[in-house]
Formats: sequence, C-alpha cells, structure tokens
Amino acid sequence: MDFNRLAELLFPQITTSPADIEAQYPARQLPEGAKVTRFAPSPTGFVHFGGLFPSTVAERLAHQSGGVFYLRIEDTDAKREVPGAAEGLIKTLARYGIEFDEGAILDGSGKISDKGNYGPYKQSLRGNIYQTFAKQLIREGKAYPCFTTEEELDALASVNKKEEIKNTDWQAEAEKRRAEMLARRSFTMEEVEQHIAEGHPFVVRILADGDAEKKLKFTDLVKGTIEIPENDEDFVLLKSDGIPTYHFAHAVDDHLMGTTHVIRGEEWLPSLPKHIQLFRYLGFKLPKYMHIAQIMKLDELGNKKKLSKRDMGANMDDYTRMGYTPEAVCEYIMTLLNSNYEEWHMQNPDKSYKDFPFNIKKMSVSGCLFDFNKLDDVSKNVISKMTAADITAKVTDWALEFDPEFGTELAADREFAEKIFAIGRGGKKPRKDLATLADAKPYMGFFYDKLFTVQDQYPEGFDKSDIIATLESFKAGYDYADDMNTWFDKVKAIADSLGYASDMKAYKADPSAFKGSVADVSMFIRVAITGKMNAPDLYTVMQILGTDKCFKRIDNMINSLK
RNA sequence: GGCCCAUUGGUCAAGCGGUUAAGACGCUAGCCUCUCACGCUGGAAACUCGGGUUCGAUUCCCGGAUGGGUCACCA
Repeated sequence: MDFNRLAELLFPQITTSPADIEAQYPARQLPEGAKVTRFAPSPTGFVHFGGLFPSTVAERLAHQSGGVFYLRIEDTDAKREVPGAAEGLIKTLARYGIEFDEGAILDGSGKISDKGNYGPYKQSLRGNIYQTFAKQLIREGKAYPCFTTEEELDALASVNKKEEIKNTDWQAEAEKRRAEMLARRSFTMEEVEQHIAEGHPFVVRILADGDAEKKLKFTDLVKGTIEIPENDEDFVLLKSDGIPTYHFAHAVDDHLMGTTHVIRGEEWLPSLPKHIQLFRYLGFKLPKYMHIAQIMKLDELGNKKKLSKRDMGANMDDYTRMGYTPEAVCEYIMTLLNSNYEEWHMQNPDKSYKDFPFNIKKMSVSGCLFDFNKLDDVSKNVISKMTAADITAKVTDWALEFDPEFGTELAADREFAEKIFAIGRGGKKPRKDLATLADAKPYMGFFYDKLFTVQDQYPEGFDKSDIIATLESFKAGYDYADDMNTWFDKVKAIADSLGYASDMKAYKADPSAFKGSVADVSMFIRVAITGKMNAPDLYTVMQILGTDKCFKRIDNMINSLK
C-alpha cells in the first residue's frame, strides 16, 4: 500500500505540513517551573461545580508558578452545542475568580474572541490543523480511513442505548467490534478509491499497535504510579465531518499550545492509554497529567454518585440564588482540594485563598461527598469577616434580584441597614448569624415595619398580667439616652418588682423561689419588639429602631394581650 | 462483565512499621450570658475483611468484599 497516495486521495485539499504548523507555535518563553494549564470545556451547558473544581486547580497551578492559564473551547460536537453556553461559561468562571491569560475570552462587547498567540482557541476553527496531522499519520501508516458508517456499527454492536448497557455482553461486543475494525484495516487501495469515488464518507482511525495484555506504567501527579493496559482499539481520530474527536484534539492542541499540565477529572483515566499512544505516534512530548477525584453526592439508596448536572448544588447559579458568595464557594473548594488549607487559613485569617501555597501532593486521590454543612460553616466565617458596608451592599444586591420586597426596604435606607448589619460585627469574635445572604431576612427583617410580624408566642406558664405589667413599666421607664447598664438596671428593677429574680446566679441556685428571672422579663420585651424569642442584644436593637417604633410595637403587644 | 481507581468516626481528613490514631464540620453535655449568635471546656464517634512479611501492622505485599469510574464518529 502506498500510504502517500492514500493520504493524497483522502486529503487532497490539505497542502500544509506538520512542520508548517509547528512553526506557527513556537515554544513558550517562560521562567523555569512555570506551568501552562488550561480549562477546556465543551459549550454544552452551564459550568457546574464539578467543572469549577478542576479549573480552580488549573488556574492556581498556572498563576502560582508564573505560568499561563488559557481557555480552549472544545466545540467538536455540533449536535450537543448550546448557543451562548460558552459566553455563560466564561462569565460564571469570572465570578469565581477564574481569569484567563489567553484563549477564547470575552472582548469588550461580550463576544468571544481570541487573545494570545497560540490560537485559534475554538476547536471548530482548527479543522485544517487536525487534518494536517491526520494526513501525516496516514502517510506514515499509523492511521487509516474507515468507511463503516455509524449505523452499520450500531447494528453490529446491537446496543448503544443507556438502558441496555447493564445487560450488555461486553466481551462479545468488543470482539465483534474489533473483528470489524480489523477487516476494515485491510482495505486495498482500489477499494478505497472506489469508496471515495462514490462519495462515501469516512472516519480516520488510528492503527493501534498496543496489546491489551501488556501493561504500561504511568505516573499521574495525583494518583501516583498506575498500571494500565496498552491501547489496542482503533479509535476514531477524525469524524466523518473532518472534525476531530476529543482524543485527537487533545493531543494536537495541548502539544501546539504548550500545555505542561493536563488537569482533568479522573473519568479520563481509562482513556489515557489512547492519549499516550497518540502522543507517541505524533512524536509529541507527553505533558504531565493530573487526574483529580470527582465530587460525589449521595443518591436515594445512600450510594455515592458523581455529582451530575441536575443535582442541587451542581449549577453554580444555585449558589447565587441561595445566597452563597463566590468567596465562600471558592474557600470551600480549597478545603476540599488541599487538606491543609483550613490550617493555613486559621494562621493567615486575613489573606486571600489565592495566597495559599497550593500543593499537588496534598490533593486527595478519592472522591469526596459534597457537604452543605461544611459550606455553611465556611460561608459563615467569610460573611462574619465582611465589613458592615460590604455585607449591606451584598445583601441588598442579592435581595433586589431574588427577594425584591426585602431588597427595596434595604435599598431605601442604606445607612439604617448598615447599622443593623454592624451589630456584633468587626470585633475579634464576630457574630456568625448568616450562612448565606438569604439568611439576612429571617435574621433582621423585623427591623422593618413592613416585614415585622410576631413570630414567636409567649411560652406557657407565665401570667399574662406579668407580661403586661412588664411592658407597661418598661415603656414608662425607657429613656433612649440611657447607656446599656442603666437600661438593663431598669429591666432588673422590673424583674424584682414582679417577683422575678434579677440576679441569674440567685435564680439558678433556687429557681423555685422566683416566678422566673430577668431573662424571662427580657424575653417579654424582646418578643414585643422583635417578634422573636431570639434576637441580637435588645438594647442595641432598640437604639437602632428608635423609641417611636419600639413603643408602637409594645403598645400593639399590650393591646393584643388584653 | 473486562479494565482502571479507591477504602481511617455521619462528612472532609492527618498519619507514611511502634501514636493515648491529629484537626475541621455536624451531633452532644456544660460554662459564659438578658435570649440568640459568638467564645471557652468536655463527650460520643473511625483504621472494610482474610491471609502473609515483620519482634510489631492503620501503615508494606497478595486476595476477597464494597464503592466509584469507564468501555461512542460525547466530551
């Protein structure tokens, strides 16, 4: 077989050589140890948590090492492509601090355009490049055309549908398929010529030289040394539309674009032998690989499953809607990614997670369960450290979008809102009431007359007359100008006058000697003013609320009790 | 089913031949306290199972079990 002739027959339109293309992609001039990484999504939907996870690793590794982080759009499957998905992807990533140095990024007008010298960064624009290398492989007898159509293959394989996959006799399946491929390998030139002349479409398959019985040792930066069988499958390089498969595009692009570290989910591990073979066939240097563990969730049966796009917490917009800030999500990701992150963060409470020395060796090899409890904890800490102005702005913006009634109230008087958010904020041990921005409303909504309702009832066991007496004498004695101690002394005096202990220690020593304690008396007032049994320090609340509002609420409560 | 990967409390995880097996989240008891939220001090809770190797295995090796991933002209 004259492979040169075969190559010309198949790709007459390709006149460039691999060397021509290589010349356009000179080696990057970067400092020693600088890593070049990329995020290479297919524009089929939104970025989900499982995608943000490895891209965070890639971004950190590149920027931490003074390298390059770029975005490549893997739009090689027109059937699955979703219009606008790529733009959405980029915007979402940006919200989570993932910024690209080069690649297919957004220009000023919100359209995707290339930045950098190693493009084009959209695979659909690189057909000529892939075909050049495919032609070369054919010329070298390392790849061949296959005219068996998808339909024929399906018929042969009998199953391709998800439901049937469990019952598949995989061995028979593989053997049939392999037999077919083997038969197609030995097409004569005449047969090929005839097929081409008749206009039959073809795919280009690799001529696999591996032996699945033989193992190949490979070192993954996360997984360590693994043993995998050599590839003996004639997988597709170029689909019949001339567009490459993932495998081929990966080899060609990551080589040309100078990727030093390929970071991807561990679901790619089984196809690694294909990639190793391809790089060897093409004469490319193999990049370093990091196959990172997947994020899991628990299914109905209590089994771990890969977090899928439909799951709660998969779509990053879920977090926005629930009121988790990007900072919190990023920090949570860091805790999952590097086991020593939390320790570092405790020692460097004021530093950004981007200052954390991310360490590949500290990465977990096994998948972890997504844990909302943990996210809440991380988020509470993040929110508790914000300034009052900052949290006010964030909650207001959030509420304006997701809870307009609340948002409008907040926005109407920002200074008032900021005073509320300032309660217990800023000290060494700040309050941690909010896990999400959405928690703000139940926490402090009572400050607003429009949102105020009496949520909690007075517990059983207290004389209504005591409550009324408390409210009336409290109101009579209240002076806005009082300092906190004076204010509380007055509350204590009321407690004493009604037979409630003003001294908590005395009360605890002998509860039966009193009707209750000053804690109860405070509660009488608190419920009237805040509508709740639990609220931040009542004195401060009243200072913010002002005498008029407080008195009105007390009066309302007295009336409702009578 | 073949192949690959994994397996320390409920979750995330330190550990890398000899430890009272860290820590964080969650749960919980108590303290502090006008309630809450913090904070502090405690508590319950773990090495998947067999075989080896070794004076000694959570740690090393082999096998089983379990879980996950993957087996397309999808990425």
